[in-house]
Amino acid sequence: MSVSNEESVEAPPAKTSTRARHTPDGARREITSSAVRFLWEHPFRDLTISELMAGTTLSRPAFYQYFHDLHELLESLLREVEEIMHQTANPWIAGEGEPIAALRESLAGVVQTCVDHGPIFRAVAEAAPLDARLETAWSAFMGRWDDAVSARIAAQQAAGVVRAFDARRMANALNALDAAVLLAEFGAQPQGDPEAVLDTLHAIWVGALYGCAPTRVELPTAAGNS
Amino acid sequence: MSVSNEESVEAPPAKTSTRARHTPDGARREITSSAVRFLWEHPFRDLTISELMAGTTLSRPAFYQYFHDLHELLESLLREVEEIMHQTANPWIAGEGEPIAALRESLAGVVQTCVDHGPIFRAVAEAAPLDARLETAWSAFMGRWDDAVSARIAAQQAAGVVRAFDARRMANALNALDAAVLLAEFGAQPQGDPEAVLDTLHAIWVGALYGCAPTRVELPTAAGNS
DNA sequence: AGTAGTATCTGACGCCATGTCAGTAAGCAA
DNA sequence: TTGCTTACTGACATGGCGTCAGATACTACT
Repeated sequence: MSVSNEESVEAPPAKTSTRARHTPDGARREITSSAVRFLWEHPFRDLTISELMAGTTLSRPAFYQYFHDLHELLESLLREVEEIMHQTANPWIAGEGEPIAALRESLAGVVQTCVDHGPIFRAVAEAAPLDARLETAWSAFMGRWDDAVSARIAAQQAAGVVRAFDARRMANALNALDAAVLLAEFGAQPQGDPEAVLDTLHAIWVGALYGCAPTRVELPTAAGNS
Repeated sequence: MSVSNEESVEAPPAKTSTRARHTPDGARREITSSAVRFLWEHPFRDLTISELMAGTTLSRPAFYQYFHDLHELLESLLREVEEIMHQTANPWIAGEGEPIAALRESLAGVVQTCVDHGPIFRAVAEAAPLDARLETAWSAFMGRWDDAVSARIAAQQAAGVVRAFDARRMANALNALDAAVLLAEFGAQPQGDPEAVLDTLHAIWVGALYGCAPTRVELPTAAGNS
């Protein structure tokens, strides 16, 4: 194992050294990508720090130099994917174009983010009840969606497009719906059918907000295409 | 401690005995009620077998005589409350009376069950990802709701009352919605406002299924009251 | 009453994952 | 080369879990 017999390659000197040394950023990245790789294949409950670090060039204790525990690692992963998801969900949130079509676009973006990073969200959601700090982070994450969605709802209520009800509660419920369905469908392999899921979610949102089948709604100011 | 000095009371002989003895059923009940008591006050993550058994007259190892582990205990609690919830949800599921009113009644029953036993459901939902067996039980529990609801949806689609869409997917999504919202609102103290939650859920179900505000729908065969 | 038999119960053990720490080794600067 | 900083690791202590052999309560039979 600890061989150092002549390497024919011209690789950097004696690579089989007992110790590797990393830059802090490099090490962090190596650890997080080991985690992500693992979570695509196994549920969070099977992730131990030993397992995790076995997927890196570092030893187990090195983990604690970069993260306080597994939950903090998940928190950091969540921050990364939240960024992405918020961008893809922009159209309806920003109030661009015809509402029902824009809503579909936004939901499609959220669905796609889950197709790409579902296991991360799933791990966070599953681990959140186990750790007060991560639980707070997850609540805050969902809360920001509630903020964005309820603001949009309130605006469209003011415009008379959306029925009257408690906008905040409705936003909270619809977001919880999305989270539950998306985690179930895309949180682990094999993933579900994105189109079918999108259809279902869209139908519910439209029914709840606009009170009609998912076709089209007349906006006071907007001019729809087709 | 192991005194046997004369007791002045006429209580059953030498009650300070080191050991108590129970009937299997009595012991099980003592354990489960200790668990329920605990879960009303603390999250599942803080429940250890030591803590649990400290709330009984038994010692820690005795736990294993009645349950394989905490997850199996939760599974047994789930079975008990499922019974109750199914009964209270009967009206709409059974297709009695005017659909939208019946739906509200059923949802109200489900809400009430969560008001009464929320922490149990919450604990099960939180613990399910940690144990394959409990996860199966939880999925099966939700699956039975999906069965019942999608059957009802399909029946009303056939009657032309409900729009056309994938009934199974819709049932699954709506049930997931209920679970997420109800666990968040009633899974821990302080609990939320049952009426407000009911309004929100009802509005979403009605919007999704009947495509209208939560008032009333005309049934081909039914004669509504009032 | 005494005694054998059975079922319940518990102290004490081994196991495993976590988190910590003192000590070691890699890279850098003078 | 020397010495310093920083990354890293082997080894340890802790705590919950699950098990088991032995101890104890209760029952039934003589």
